[in-house]
Amino acid sequence: MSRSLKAATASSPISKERLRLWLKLLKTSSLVEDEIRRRLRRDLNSTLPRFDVMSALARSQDGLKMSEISKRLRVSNGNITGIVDKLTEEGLALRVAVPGDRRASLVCLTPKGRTVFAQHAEIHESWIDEILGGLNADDIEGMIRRLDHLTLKLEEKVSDGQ
Amino acid sequence: MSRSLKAATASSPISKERLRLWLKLLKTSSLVEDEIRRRLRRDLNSTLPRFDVMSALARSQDGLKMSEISKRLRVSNGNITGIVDKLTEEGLALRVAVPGDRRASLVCLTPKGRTVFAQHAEIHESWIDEILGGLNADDIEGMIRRLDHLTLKLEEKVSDGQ
DNA sequence: ATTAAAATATTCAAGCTTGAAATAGTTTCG
DNA sequence: CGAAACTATTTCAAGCTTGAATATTTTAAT
Repeated sequence: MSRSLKAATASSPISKERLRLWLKLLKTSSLVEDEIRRRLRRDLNSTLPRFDVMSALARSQDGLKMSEISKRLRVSNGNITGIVDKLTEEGLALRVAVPGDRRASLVCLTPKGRTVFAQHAEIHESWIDEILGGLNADDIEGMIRRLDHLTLKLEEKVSDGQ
Repeated sequence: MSRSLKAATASSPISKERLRLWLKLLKTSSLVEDEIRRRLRRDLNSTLPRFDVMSALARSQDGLKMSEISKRLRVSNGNITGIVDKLTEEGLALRVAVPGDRRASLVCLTPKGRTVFAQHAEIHESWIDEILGGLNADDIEGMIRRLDHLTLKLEEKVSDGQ
């Protein structure tokens, strides 16, 4: 209740079209995302956030600080704490002390964690391949170009480092 | 742990491209969605699921059964129960008994609910207009065409009534 | 050096989400 | 009729998510 709430001006035709685009974008994305979440749960006994954290860790050579993970995934710090706790309990990740800084720790995948993620990543890619299987190279290229354009515009608005 | 887990075959170049498309689609969508959630909370003291439920109710003349809401929004029944409970507590919605069927009830917006949603919807549209403001009519039309194409392919895969 | 400010991570309450199980009502059909 | 199947909804445990509050450590300013 703290902001200006500038009055919404009468909606123009282009405004309606932008809204229509957003609703379609959201629907499409949710359709895929929900299916991936379902499969992660049913087939791999995992979840999307866990997959995302492991994916970030797998890409890094020397581990990531908690805050680096949360920045990359654009989620809160407290969120990452819980997920890394779980991964650690299961022997998939661990926290390593940082020599110069007693506040922080580097989170790494264990060898087991790397093995498990490699399997999951391969299966995940095959799912996407199946789900988006109706699209040929031109479809894909066209979509990617549009999305890059949109994201560029977006990142000017929504401040987003990286 | 119940499914076949057919081995993921060696990933082809087009498979990698599909994955790249999916990651971009997810990122773009999340960027907008997160911003909308933030604004709903900060400026309107509300949430996206509440907005979605009210939106569905506002579009219906005579109210919707719980199961109709959950089918339209593609979320679980139990989920809708909680959200409608909250809306009801706040005097924005109410459950009306269905004459012929004592199991079901029709959920409707109260007059107050309609007023509040009308305001929120207008502000929501102005947000989208602002966030997607960098896109002109051609950009929008191009994206929408691509998304329609993708969604069509998708709905063949992911069973999705409606 | 002392203090203030910034950075790092955790804890917590509130809410969303799911799928499974439980309740209760309705329909089918033998 | 009465059992079985089906439908509508709610309850619940487990997990995700946020933002605020807290604790601890480090850095910067005087």
